[in-house]
Amino acid sequence: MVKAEKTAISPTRQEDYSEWYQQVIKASELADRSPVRGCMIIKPWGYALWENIVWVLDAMFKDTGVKNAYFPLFIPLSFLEKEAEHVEGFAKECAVVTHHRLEKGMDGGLVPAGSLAEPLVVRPTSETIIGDAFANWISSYRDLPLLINQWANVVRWEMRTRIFLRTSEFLWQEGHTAHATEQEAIERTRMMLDVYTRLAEEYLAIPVIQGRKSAAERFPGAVDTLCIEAMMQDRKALQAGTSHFLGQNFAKASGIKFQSAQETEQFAWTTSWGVSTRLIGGIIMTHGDDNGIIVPPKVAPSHVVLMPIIRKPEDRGKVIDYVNHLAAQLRQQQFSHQNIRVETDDRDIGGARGWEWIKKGIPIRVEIGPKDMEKNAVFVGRRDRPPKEKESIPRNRFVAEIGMMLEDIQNNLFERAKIFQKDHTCDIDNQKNFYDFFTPKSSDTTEIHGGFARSHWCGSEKCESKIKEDLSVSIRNIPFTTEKSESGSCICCGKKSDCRVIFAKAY
RNA sequence: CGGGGCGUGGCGCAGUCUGGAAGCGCACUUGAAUGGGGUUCAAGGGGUCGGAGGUUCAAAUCCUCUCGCCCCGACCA
Repeated sequence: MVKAEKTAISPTRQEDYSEWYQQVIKASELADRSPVRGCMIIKPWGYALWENIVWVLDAMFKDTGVKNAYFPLFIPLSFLEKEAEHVEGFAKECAVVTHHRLEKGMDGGLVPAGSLAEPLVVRPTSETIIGDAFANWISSYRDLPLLINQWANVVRWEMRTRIFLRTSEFLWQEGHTAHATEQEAIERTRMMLDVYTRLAEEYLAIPVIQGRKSAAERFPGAVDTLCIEAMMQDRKALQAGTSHFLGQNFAKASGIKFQSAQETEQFAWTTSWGVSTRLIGGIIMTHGDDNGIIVPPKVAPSHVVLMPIIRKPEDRGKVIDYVNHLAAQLRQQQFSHQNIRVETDDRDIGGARGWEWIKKGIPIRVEIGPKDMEKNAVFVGRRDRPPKEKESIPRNRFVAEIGMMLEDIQNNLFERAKIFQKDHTCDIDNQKNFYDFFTPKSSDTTEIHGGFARSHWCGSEKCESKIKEDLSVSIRNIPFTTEKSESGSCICCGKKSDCRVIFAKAY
Protein backbone atom coordinates (compact mmCIF):
# COMPACT_ATOMS: atom_id res chain seq x y z
CA MET A 1 0.00 0.00 0.00
CA VAL A 2 1.23 3.44 -0.91
CA LYS A 3 1.47 5.76 2.02
CA ALA A 4 -0.89 8.67 1.57
CA GLU A 5 0.86 11.95 0.91
CA LYS A 6 0.75 14.32 3.82
CA THR A 7 -1.92 16.95 3.37
CA ALA A 8 -2.08 20.38 4.92
CA ILE A 9 -5.71 19.95 5.90
CA SER A 10 -6.95 17.13 8.01
CA PRO A 11 -9.31 15.45 7.80
CA THR A 12 -9.30 15.21 4.02
CA ARG A 13 -12.45 15.78 1.96
CA GLN A 14 -12.84 12.05 1.60
CA GLU A 15 -12.53 11.39 5.33
CA ASP A 16 -14.99 13.98 6.60
CA TYR A 17 -16.21 16.61 4.22
CA SER A 18 -17.90 19.02 6.64
CA GLU A 19 -15.02 18.90 9.07
CA TRP A 20 -12.65 19.51 6.16
CA TYR A 21 -14.71 22.59 5.27
CA GLN A 22 -14.34 24.01 8.79
CA GLN A 23 -10.64 23.30 8.84
CA VAL A 24 -10.03 24.95 5.47
CA ILE A 25 -11.67 28.13 6.68
CA LYS A 26 -9.48 28.13 9.75
CA ALA A 27 -6.27 27.22 7.94
CA SER A 28 -6.78 29.70 5.12
CA GLU A 29 -7.61 32.51 7.53
CA LEU A 30 -10.81 33.37 5.72
CA ALA A 31 -12.91 33.72 8.85
CA ASP A 32 -13.23 33.05 12.55
CA ARG A 33 -16.31 32.16 14.45
CA SER A 34 -17.58 34.93 16.65
CA PRO A 35 -18.67 35.10 20.27
CA VAL A 36 -22.17 35.61 18.91
CA ARG A 37 -24.04 32.47 18.03
CA GLY A 38 -24.20 31.79 14.31
CA CYS A 39 -22.17 34.84 13.32
CA MET A 40 -18.74 35.06 11.77
CA ILE A 41 -15.75 37.34 11.78
CA ILE A 42 -14.56 37.69 8.22
CA LYS A 43 -10.79 38.05 8.32
CA PRO A 44 -8.75 40.16 5.89
CA TRP A 45 -8.09 37.32 3.44
CA GLY A 46 -11.77 36.42 3.31
CA TYR A 47 -12.94 40.00 3.24
CA ALA A 48 -10.62 40.86 0.35
CA LEU A 49 -12.17 38.01 -1.57
CA TRP A 50 -15.62 39.45 -0.86
CA GLU A 51 -14.46 42.95 -1.83
CA ASN A 52 -13.35 41.63 -5.19
CA ILE A 53 -16.70 39.96 -5.75
CA VAL A 54 -18.39 43.22 -4.80
CA TRP A 55 -16.19 45.14 -7.17
CA VAL A 56 -16.95 42.88 -10.11
CA LEU A 57 -20.68 42.64 -9.49
CA ASP A 58 -21.14 46.30 -8.75
CA ALA A 59 -19.66 47.20 -12.12
CA MET A 60 -21.89 44.69 -13.86
CA PHE A 61 -24.98 46.07 -12.15
CA LYS A 62 -24.09 49.61 -13.10
CA ASP A 63 -23.62 48.53 -16.70
CA THR A 64 -27.28 47.59 -16.74
CA GLY A 65 -28.35 50.95 -15.35
CA VAL A 66 -28.69 49.99 -11.71
CA LYS A 67 -27.85 52.60 -9.05
CA ASN A 68 -26.82 51.98 -5.46
CA ALA A 69 -28.68 53.28 -2.43
CA TYR A 70 -28.94 52.39 1.22
CA PHE A 71 -32.00 51.59 3.30
CA PRO A 72 -32.40 51.18 7.06
CA LEU A 73 -31.36 48.11 8.97
CA PHE A 74 -34.59 48.31 10.99
CA ILE A 75 -37.96 47.59 9.51
CA PRO A 76 -41.17 48.57 11.29
CA LEU A 77 -43.08 45.45 12.22
CA SER A 78 -46.15 46.76 10.41
CA PHE A 79 -44.23 46.82 7.11
CA LEU A 80 -43.47 43.15 7.28
CA GLU A 81 -47.13 42.37 7.83
CA LYS A 82 -48.10 43.86 4.49
CA GLU A 83 -47.39 40.88 2.25
CA ALA A 84 -49.00 37.72 3.60
CA GLU A 85 -46.74 35.07 2.10
CA HIS A 86 -43.69 37.17 2.78
CA VAL A 87 -44.48 37.35 6.52
CA GLU A 88 -45.09 33.67 6.66
CA GLY A 89 -41.78 32.96 5.02
CA PHE A 90 -39.66 35.15 7.23
CA ALA A 91 -41.52 35.54 10.53
CA LYS A 92 -39.84 32.51 12.10
CA GLU A 93 -36.36 33.83 11.57
CA CYS A 94 -36.65 37.50 12.44
CA ALA A 95 -34.56 39.20 15.10
CA VAL A 96 -36.75 41.81 16.78
CA VAL A 97 -35.70 44.96 18.59
CA THR A 98 -38.11 45.78 21.36
CA HIS A 99 -36.17 48.18 23.60
CA HIS A 100 -34.03 51.23 23.18
CA ARG A 101 -32.24 51.58 26.50
CA LEU A 102 -30.28 49.56 29.05
CA GLU A 103 -30.52 50.10 32.77
CA LYS A 104 -28.73 48.66 35.76
CA GLY A 105 -30.70 45.70 37.04
CA MET A 106 -31.11 44.30 40.55
CA ASP A 107 -28.01 42.14 40.26
CA GLY A 108 -25.87 44.91 38.80
CA GLY A 109 -26.16 43.61 35.22
CA LEU A 110 -27.72 45.60 32.42
CA VAL A 111 -31.34 44.99 31.52
CA PRO A 112 -33.35 46.31 28.57
CA ALA A 113 -35.61 49.21 29.46
CA GLY A 114 -37.72 51.66 27.50
CA SER A 115 -39.81 49.44 25.30
CA LEU A 116 -40.57 50.61 21.78
CA ALA A 117 -44.09 51.54 20.78
CA GLU A 118 -43.65 49.53 17.59
CA PRO A 119 -41.05 46.77 17.62
CA LEU A 120 -38.43 46.92 14.86
CA VAL A 121 -37.39 43.93 12.85
CA VAL A 122 -33.76 43.63 11.84
CA ARG A 123 -34.06 43.21 8.07
CA PRO A 124 -34.05 39.62 6.87
CA THR A 125 -34.40 41.19 3.40
CA SER A 126 -35.67 44.62 2.41
CA GLU A 127 -38.58 44.22 0.00
CA THR A 128 -41.03 45.93 2.34
CA ILE A 129 -39.00 48.95 3.36
CA ILE A 130 -37.71 49.51 -0.15
CA GLY A 131 -41.24 49.03 -1.46
CA ASP A 132 -42.38 51.79 0.85
CA ALA A 133 -39.69 54.11 -0.51
CA PHE A 134 -40.54 53.16 -4.08
CA ALA A 135 -44.16 54.06 -3.45
CA ASN A 136 -43.00 57.57 -2.54
CA TRP A 137 -40.59 57.88 -5.44
CA ILE A 138 -42.87 56.65 -8.18
CA SER A 139 -45.88 58.52 -9.44
CA SER A 140 -45.61 58.49 -13.22
CA TYR A 141 -44.61 55.98 -15.88
CA ARG A 142 -41.80 58.44 -16.51
CA ASP A 143 -40.31 57.42 -13.15
CA LEU A 144 -39.93 53.87 -14.42
CA PRO A 145 -38.04 51.68 -14.59
CA LEU A 146 -36.52 52.27 -11.18
CA LEU A 147 -33.36 50.21 -10.75
CA ILE A 148 -31.86 50.15 -7.26
CA ASN A 149 -29.34 47.98 -5.48
CA GLN A 150 -28.05 48.02 -1.94
CA TRP A 151 -24.99 46.37 -0.42
CA ALA A 152 -25.92 45.45 3.10
CA ASN A 153 -25.94 42.99 5.93
CA VAL A 154 -29.08 41.08 6.82
CA VAL A 155 -30.07 38.88 9.73
CA ARG A 156 -31.95 35.62 9.62
CA TRP A 157 -32.21 33.73 12.87
CA GLU A 158 -31.40 30.30 11.53
CA MET A 159 -31.82 27.14 13.54
CA ARG A 160 -28.69 25.62 12.18
CA THR A 161 -25.79 27.68 10.93
CA ARG A 162 -22.76 26.88 8.81
CA ILE A 163 -20.02 29.39 8.35
CA PHE A 164 -20.38 31.33 5.06
CA LEU A 165 -23.18 29.04 3.88
CA ARG A 166 -25.76 29.94 6.45
CA THR A 167 -24.89 32.42 9.15
CA SER A 168 -27.33 34.44 11.24
CA GLU A 169 -25.88 37.63 9.84
CA PHE A 170 -24.46 37.76 6.35
CA LEU A 171 -23.35 40.29 3.77
CA TRP A 172 -25.09 40.51 0.45
CA GLN A 173 -26.51 42.78 -2.18
CA GLU A 174 -30.18 43.04 -2.87
CA GLY A 175 -31.37 44.56 -6.09
CA HIS A 176 -34.90 45.91 -6.33
CA THR A 177 -36.50 47.17 -9.48
CA ALA A 178 -39.91 48.49 -10.50
CA HIS A 179 -41.25 48.44 -14.03
CA ALA A 180 -44.25 49.66 -15.98
CA THR A 181 -44.89 46.35 -17.68
CA GLU A 182 -44.91 42.73 -16.70
CA GLN A 183 -42.75 41.84 -19.67
CA GLU A 184 -40.05 44.30 -18.74
CA ALA A 185 -39.92 43.03 -15.16
CA ILE A 186 -39.69 39.44 -16.36
CA GLU A 187 -36.83 40.40 -18.65
CA ARG A 188 -35.03 42.15 -15.80
CA THR A 189 -35.39 39.07 -13.63
CA ARG A 190 -33.72 37.02 -16.30
CA MET A 191 -31.10 39.65 -17.06
CA MET A 192 -29.88 39.66 -13.47
CA LEU A 193 -29.74 35.89 -13.39
CA ASP A 194 -27.45 36.13 -16.41
CA VAL A 195 -25.29 38.62 -14.52
CA TYR A 196 -24.99 36.13 -11.66
CA THR A 197 -24.17 33.38 -14.09
CA ARG A 198 -21.34 35.44 -15.53
CA LEU A 199 -20.04 36.20 -12.07
CA ALA A 200 -20.13 32.53 -11.09
CA GLU A 201 -18.67 31.08 -14.25
CA GLU A 202 -16.29 33.72 -15.54
CA TYR A 203 -15.02 35.08 -12.26
CA LEU A 204 -15.52 32.45 -9.58
CA ALA A 205 -14.96 29.57 -12.04
CA ILE A 206 -18.05 27.85 -10.67
CA PRO A 207 -20.18 26.18 -13.35
CA VAL A 208 -23.87 26.65 -12.67
CA ILE A 209 -27.21 25.47 -13.92
CA GLN A 210 -29.73 28.17 -14.62
CA GLY A 211 -33.34 27.42 -13.99
CA ARG A 212 -36.62 28.08 -12.32
CA LYS A 213 -37.60 27.08 -8.79
CA SER A 214 -40.59 24.87 -8.20
CA ALA A 215 -43.53 26.51 -6.43
CA ALA A 216 -42.49 24.97 -3.12
CA GLU A 217 -38.97 26.41 -3.31
CA ARG A 218 -40.02 29.87 -4.42
CA PHE A 219 -39.14 33.04 -2.52
CA PRO A 220 -42.00 33.97 -0.16
CA GLY A 221 -44.18 36.45 -2.03
CA ALA A 222 -42.62 35.92 -5.46
CA VAL A 223 -44.49 34.91 -8.59
CA ASP A 224 -41.42 33.26 -10.04
CA THR A 225 -37.97 32.54 -8.66
CA LEU A 226 -35.00 31.92 -10.94
CA CYS A 227 -31.73 30.61 -9.61
CA ILE A 228 -28.32 29.26 -10.42
CA GLU A 229 -27.29 25.99 -8.82
CA ALA A 230 -23.73 24.75 -8.45
CA MET A 231 -22.36 21.34 -7.49
CA MET A 232 -19.99 21.17 -4.54
CA GLN A 233 -17.33 18.46 -4.22
CA ASP A 234 -19.53 16.44 -1.87
CA ARG A 235 -21.95 16.49 -4.80
CA LYS A 236 -24.53 18.56 -2.97
CA ALA A 237 -26.13 21.53 -4.66
CA LEU A 238 -25.53 25.09 -3.61
CA GLN A 239 -27.91 27.82 -4.66
CA ALA A 240 -25.45 30.47 -5.72
CA GLY A 241 -27.80 33.28 -6.70
CA THR A 242 -31.49 34.05 -7.05
CA SER A 243 -33.59 36.46 -9.03
CA HIS A 244 -37.26 36.93 -8.33
CA PHE A 245 -40.12 38.17 -10.44
CA LEU A 246 -42.46 39.58 -7.82
CA GLY A 247 -45.36 40.36 -10.12
CA GLN A 248 -47.52 43.04 -8.52
CA ASN A 249 -47.60 41.38 -5.11
CA PHE A 250 -45.25 43.77 -3.37
CA ALA A 251 -46.46 46.73 -5.42
CA LYS A 252 -49.93 46.10 -4.07
CA ALA A 253 -48.66 45.53 -0.55
CA SER A 254 -46.61 48.74 -0.53
CA GLY A 255 -48.76 50.84 -2.83
CA ILE A 256 -46.26 51.24 -5.67
CA LYS A 257 -48.57 52.89 -8.20
CA PHE A 258 -48.02 55.05 -11.22
CA GLN A 259 -50.02 56.93 -13.76
CA SER A 260 -49.64 55.51 -17.25
CA ALA A 261 -49.39 57.44 -20.52
CA GLN A 262 -53.06 56.59 -20.96
CA GLU A 263 -53.77 58.35 -17.65
CA THR A 264 -54.76 55.20 -15.81
CA GLU A 265 -53.50 54.32 -12.37
CA GLN A 266 -51.54 51.05 -12.33
CA PHE A 267 -49.49 48.97 -9.99
CA ALA A 268 -45.85 48.58 -10.89
CA TRP A 269 -44.20 45.20 -11.58
CA THR A 270 -41.23 44.54 -9.35
CA THR A 271 -38.21 42.26 -9.12
CA SER A 272 -35.58 41.50 -6.53
CA TRP A 273 -32.31 39.59 -6.76
CA GLY A 274 -29.37 38.78 -4.56
CA VAL A 275 -26.13 36.99 -3.90
CA SER A 276 -24.34 36.75 -0.58
CA THR A 277 -21.15 35.84 1.25
CA ARG A 278 -22.39 32.31 0.75
CA LEU A 279 -20.50 32.49 -2.55
CA ILE A 280 -17.29 32.25 -0.56
CA GLY A 281 -18.48 28.92 0.78
CA GLY A 282 -19.16 27.97 -2.82
CA ILE A 283 -15.62 28.84 -3.86
CA ILE A 284 -14.18 26.78 -1.00
CA MET A 285 -16.28 23.75 -1.79
CA THR A 286 -15.89 23.95 -5.56
CA HIS A 287 -12.14 24.46 -5.79
CA GLY A 288 -10.65 23.59 -2.43
CA ASP A 289 -8.44 20.54 -2.05
CA ASP A 290 -6.78 18.71 0.83
CA ASN A 291 -4.19 21.45 1.08
CA GLY A 292 -6.67 24.29 1.53
CA ILE A 293 -8.68 26.71 -0.53
CA ILE A 294 -7.83 27.63 -4.11
CA VAL A 295 -8.93 31.14 -4.97
CA PRO A 296 -9.90 31.81 -8.57
CA PRO A 297 -7.34 34.33 -9.89
CA LYS A 298 -9.94 36.86 -11.01
CA VAL A 299 -11.16 37.42 -7.46
CA ALA A 300 -8.01 36.42 -5.57
CA PRO A 301 -7.06 38.81 -2.75
CA SER A 302 -3.52 38.55 -4.12
CA HIS A 303 -2.37 36.90 -7.33
CA VAL A 304 1.19 36.08 -6.49
CA VAL A 305 3.49 35.88 -3.48
CA LEU A 306 7.21 36.45 -3.75
CA MET A 307 9.31 34.58 -1.23
CA PRO A 308 12.98 35.48 -1.03
CA ILE A 309 15.27 32.58 -0.19
CA ILE A 310 18.14 33.95 1.81
CA ARG A 311 20.96 31.53 2.48
CA LYS A 312 23.62 33.83 3.91
CA PRO A 313 23.05 37.17 5.64
CA GLU A 314 25.27 38.91 3.11
CA ASP A 315 22.92 37.85 0.30
CA ARG A 316 19.97 39.42 1.99
CA GLY A 317 20.24 42.94 0.60
CA LYS A 318 20.55 41.97 -3.02
CA VAL A 319 17.91 39.26 -2.92
CA ILE A 320 15.43 41.65 -1.30
CA ASP A 321 16.31 44.27 -3.91
CA TYR A 322 15.74 41.81 -6.70
CA VAL A 323 12.41 40.79 -5.19
CA ASN A 324 11.29 44.37 -4.73
CA HIS A 325 12.11 45.22 -8.31
CA LEU A 326 10.30 42.15 -9.52
CA ALA A 327 7.28 43.06 -7.40
CA ALA A 328 7.22 46.53 -8.92
CA GLN A 329 7.48 45.07 -12.42
CA LEU A 330 4.69 42.60 -11.80
CA ARG A 331 2.43 45.32 -10.44
CA GLN A 332 2.66 46.99 -13.83
CA GLN A 333 1.19 43.92 -15.45
CA GLN A 334 -2.51 43.47 -15.98
CA PHE A 335 -4.86 40.59 -15.51
CA SER A 336 -8.61 40.73 -15.98
CA HIS A 337 -8.45 44.53 -16.37
CA GLN A 338 -6.72 45.01 -13.05
CA ASN A 339 -3.12 45.40 -11.97
CA ILE A 340 -1.50 42.23 -10.69
CA ARG A 341 -1.77 42.04 -6.92
CA VAL A 342 1.59 41.10 -5.39
CA GLU A 343 2.55 40.02 -1.88
CA THR A 344 6.10 39.70 -0.68
CA ASP A 345 6.80 37.47 2.27
CA ASP A 346 10.31 37.48 3.66
CA ARG A 347 9.60 35.83 6.99
CA ASP A 348 12.31 33.36 7.91
CA ILE A 349 10.11 30.48 8.97
CA GLY A 350 11.34 27.79 6.60
CA GLY A 351 8.96 25.71 4.58
CA ALA A 352 5.99 26.73 6.68
CA ARG A 353 5.92 29.97 4.72
CA GLY A 354 5.15 28.30 1.41
CA TRP A 355 2.54 26.10 3.03
CA GLU A 356 0.73 29.03 4.55
CA TRP A 357 0.22 30.47 1.10
CA ILE A 358 -0.84 27.11 -0.29
CA LYS A 359 -3.49 26.86 2.42
CA LYS A 360 -4.65 30.37 1.57
CA GLY A 361 -4.90 29.35 -2.05
CA ILE A 362 -2.88 32.13 -3.65
CA PRO A 363 -2.70 31.29 -7.38
CA ILE A 364 1.07 31.67 -7.84
CA ARG A 365 4.00 31.25 -5.46
CA VAL A 366 7.46 32.40 -6.43
CA GLU A 367 10.72 31.51 -4.69
CA ILE A 368 13.69 33.71 -5.40
CA GLY A 369 17.21 33.03 -4.18
CA PRO A 370 20.77 33.74 -5.27
CA LYS A 371 20.70 30.84 -7.74
CA ASP A 372 17.69 32.29 -9.52
CA MET A 373 19.28 35.70 -9.58
CA GLU A 374 22.36 34.27 -11.27
CA LYS A 375 20.22 32.71 -13.97
CA ASN A 376 17.93 35.74 -14.01
CA ALA A 377 15.07 33.36 -13.37
CA VAL A 378 12.33 32.70 -10.85
CA PHE A 379 11.11 29.47 -9.29
CA VAL A 380 7.36 29.17 -9.67
CA GLY A 381 4.62 27.01 -8.18
CA ARG A 382 0.97 27.14 -9.24
CA ARG A 383 -1.89 26.39 -6.88
CA ASP A 384 -3.75 24.36 -9.49
CA ARG A 385 -0.84 21.89 -9.47
CA PRO A 386 0.67 19.73 -6.71
CA PRO A 387 2.71 21.66 -4.10
CA LYS A 388 6.04 20.09 -5.07
CA GLU A 389 5.65 20.68 -8.77
CA LYS A 390 7.60 23.86 -9.26
CA GLU A 391 9.61 25.11 -12.22
CA SER A 392 12.29 27.60 -13.04
CA ILE A 393 11.18 30.27 -15.52
CA PRO A 394 13.27 33.10 -16.99
CA ARG A 395 12.37 36.26 -15.17
CA ASN A 396 11.42 38.28 -18.22
CA ARG A 397 9.23 35.57 -19.53
CA PHE A 398 7.52 35.24 -16.17
CA VAL A 399 6.79 38.94 -16.00
CA ALA A 400 5.51 38.99 -19.55
CA GLU A 401 3.38 35.90 -19.15
CA ILE A 402 2.02 36.12 -15.62
CA GLY A 403 -1.32 37.36 -16.93
CA MET A 404 -1.57 34.35 -19.20
CA MET A 405 -0.59 32.03 -16.41
CA LEU A 406 -3.35 33.42 -14.21
CA GLU A 407 -5.78 33.08 -17.07
CA ASP A 408 -4.69 29.48 -17.48
CA ILE A 409 -5.24 28.73 -13.78
CA GLN A 410 -8.64 30.41 -13.94
CA ASN A 411 -9.61 28.25 -16.93
CA ASN A 412 -8.27 25.09 -15.35
CA LEU A 413 -10.36 25.59 -12.24
CA PHE A 414 -13.47 26.13 -14.29
CA GLU A 415 -12.83 23.15 -16.55
CA ARG A 416 -12.11 20.87 -13.61
CA ALA A 417 -15.30 21.93 -11.87
CA LYS A 418 -17.27 21.45 -15.08
CA ILE A 419 -15.96 17.94 -15.52
CA PHE A 420 -16.74 17.15 -11.90
CA GLN A 421 -20.28 18.37 -12.31
CA LYS A 422 -20.72 16.42 -15.51
CA ASP A 423 -19.29 13.25 -13.98
CA HIS A 424 -21.81 13.33 -11.18
CA THR A 425 -24.86 14.33 -13.13
CA CYS A 426 -26.96 11.69 -14.75
CA ASP A 427 -30.34 11.12 -16.31
CA ILE A 428 -32.35 8.72 -14.17
CA ASP A 429 -35.65 7.33 -15.35
CA ASN A 430 -36.07 4.37 -13.07
CA GLN A 431 -37.39 4.87 -9.55
CA LYS A 432 -35.19 2.22 -7.98
CA ASN A 433 -32.08 3.66 -9.58
CA PHE A 434 -33.15 7.07 -8.34
CA TYR A 435 -33.45 5.87 -4.76
CA ASP A 436 -30.15 3.95 -5.02
CA PHE A 437 -28.42 7.03 -6.37
CA PHE A 438 -29.36 9.03 -3.28
CA THR A 439 -28.86 6.29 -0.69
CA PRO A 440 -25.41 5.90 0.89
CA LYS A 441 -23.81 2.49 0.37
CA SER A 442 -22.57 2.25 3.94
CA SER A 443 -23.85 3.48 7.28
CA ASP A 444 -20.90 5.84 7.47
CA THR A 445 -22.55 9.24 7.67
CA THR A 446 -19.58 10.94 6.05
CA GLU A 447 -19.84 8.91 2.85
CA ILE A 448 -20.02 11.06 -0.24
CA HIS A 449 -22.67 9.85 -2.64
CA GLY A 450 -25.30 10.98 -5.12
CA GLY A 451 -25.04 14.06 -7.27
CA PHE A 452 -27.45 15.71 -9.66
CA ALA A 453 -30.18 13.50 -11.05
CA ARG A 454 -31.93 14.80 -14.12
CA SER A 455 -35.29 13.13 -13.85
CA HIS A 456 -38.84 13.66 -14.93
CA TRP A 457 -41.32 15.30 -12.61
CA CYS A 458 -45.04 15.61 -13.15
CA GLY A 459 -45.21 19.00 -11.48
CA SER A 460 -47.18 17.99 -8.41
CA GLU A 461 -46.13 19.21 -5.02
CA LYS A 462 -47.05 15.83 -3.62
CA CYS A 463 -44.36 13.98 -5.55
CA GLU A 464 -41.86 16.69 -4.77
CA SER A 465 -42.46 16.44 -1.03
CA LYS A 466 -42.52 12.66 -1.01
CA ILE A 467 -39.03 12.56 -2.49
CA LYS A 468 -37.90 15.19 -0.06
CA GLU A 469 -39.27 13.19 2.82
CA ASP A 470 -37.85 9.87 1.65
CA LEU A 471 -34.40 11.01 0.61
CA SER A 472 -33.90 14.66 1.70
CA VAL A 473 -33.56 15.36 -1.97
CA SER A 474 -35.19 18.42 -3.45
CA ILE A 475 -35.81 19.88 -6.85
CA ARG A 476 -32.98 22.33 -7.25
CA ASN A 477 -34.43 23.84 -10.35
CA ILE A 478 -36.13 23.28 -13.64
CA PRO A 479 -33.30 24.07 -16.05
CA PHE A 480 -34.12 26.49 -18.87
CA THR A 481 -32.43 24.04 -21.20
CA THR A 482 -34.78 21.16 -20.43
CA GLU A 483 -38.00 23.08 -19.94
CA LYS A 484 -40.73 21.42 -21.97
CA SER A 485 -38.16 19.79 -24.18
CA GLU A 486 -38.84 16.12 -23.70
CA SER A 487 -41.71 13.95 -22.57
CA GLY A 488 -41.39 11.16 -20.08
CA SER A 489 -42.92 9.91 -16.86
CA CYS A 490 -42.58 11.26 -13.35
CA ILE A 491 -39.86 9.54 -11.31
CA CYS A 492 -42.20 9.45 -8.34
CA CYS A 493 -45.74 8.73 -9.57
CA GLY A 494 -45.13 7.71 -13.18
CA LYS A 495 -47.56 10.24 -14.61
CA LYS A 496 -46.79 12.18 -17.75
CA SER A 497 -44.08 14.83 -17.56
CA ASP A 498 -42.81 17.22 -20.18
CA CYS A 499 -39.38 17.99 -18.79
CA ARG A 500 -36.48 16.87 -16.69
CA VAL A 501 -35.65 18.71 -13.49
CA ILE A 502 -32.54 18.67 -11.30
CA PHE A 503 -32.89 16.64 -8.13
CA ALA A 504 -30.14 16.86 -5.50
CA LYS A 505 -29.33 17.14 -1.86
CA ALA A 506 -28.73 20.76 -1.07
CA TYR A 507 -27.04 23.17 1.30
C1' C B 1 -36.62 22.19 18.48
C1' G B 2 -35.74 16.25 18.28
C1' G B 3 -31.55 12.29 17.92
C1' G B 4 -26.11 11.59 18.24
C1' G B 5 -21.03 13.47 19.28
C1' C B 6 -17.78 17.01 21.61
C1' G B 7 -15.93 21.26 24.92
C1' U B 8 -8.50 20.48 28.52
C1' G B 9 -2.79 26.86 26.49
C1' G B 10 -3.52 29.81 19.51
C1' C B 11 -4.51 24.73 16.78
C1' G B 12 -4.88 19.27 17.19
C1' C B 13 -5.32 15.94 21.11
C1' A B 14 -4.14 12.41 25.74
C1' G B 15 -5.78 12.11 30.66
C1' U B 16 -12.27 11.09 32.56
C1' C B 17 -14.43 4.45 32.91
C1' U B 18 -11.13 3.20 38.14
C1' G B 19 -10.91 11.00 42.00
C1' G B 20 -4.66 11.73 44.42
C1' A B 21 0.61 17.82 42.17
C1' A B 22 -2.43 19.88 34.52
C1' G B 23 0.40 16.74 30.03
C1' C B 24 1.86 15.78 24.63
C1' G B 25 2.51 17.38 19.34
C1' C B 26 2.31 21.73 16.36
C1' A B 27 2.42 27.08 16.72
C1' C B 28 4.77 31.22 19.72
C1' U B 29 9.50 33.71 22.23
C1' U B 30 15.00 33.58 22.78
C1' G B 31 19.79 31.55 21.34
C1' A B 32 22.58 28.52 18.10
C1' A B 33 23.19 25.37 13.84
C1' U B 34 21.10 24.76 8.97
C1' G B 35 19.95 26.78 4.20
C1' G B 36 15.70 25.92 -2.54
C1' G B 37 13.14 24.12 3.29
C1' G B 38 6.61 22.18 6.55
C1' U B 39 15.01 21.60 9.03
C1' U B 40 17.73 20.43 13.83
C1' C B 41 19.20 21.31 18.92
C1' A B 42 18.70 23.98 23.47
C1' A B 43 16.17 27.19 26.80
C1' G B 44 11.46 29.68 27.69
C1' G B 45 6.23 31.99 27.96
C1' G B 46 1.23 30.64 27.96
C1' G B 47 -4.35 26.72 30.52
C1' U B 48 -8.51 28.29 37.79
C1' C B 49 -9.62 21.61 32.11
C1' G B 50 -16.86 25.81 28.63
C1' G B 51 -19.75 27.92 33.06
C1' A B 52 -22.51 27.46 37.89
C1' G B 53 -23.74 24.58 41.94
C1' G B 54 -22.93 19.98 44.74
C1' U B 55 -20.38 15.24 46.81
C1' U B 56 -15.31 14.57 48.97
C1' C B 57 -9.60 15.30 53.10
C1' A B 58 -8.98 15.79 47.65
C1' A B 59 -12.65 16.87 41.29
C1' A B 60 -10.49 17.76 34.37
C1' U B 61 -12.29 12.98 36.42
C1' C B 62 -18.37 11.56 40.20
C1' C B 63 -23.65 14.07 40.53
C1' U B 64 -27.17 18.20 39.09
C1' C B 65 -28.11 22.31 36.18
C1' U B 66 -26.52 25.49 32.32
C1' C B 67 -23.91 27.55 27.86
C1' G B 68 -21.54 26.71 23.24
C1' C B 69 -19.86 23.92 18.94
C1' C B 70 -20.17 19.84 15.24
C1' C B 71 -23.07 15.90 12.66
C1' C B 72 -28.09 13.90 11.20
C1' G B 73 -33.40 15.74 10.73
C1' A B 74 -37.33 19.94 10.37
C1' C B 75 -36.35 25.55 8.23
C1' C B 76 -33.48 28.29 4.89
C1' A B 77 -29.31 32.62 0.63
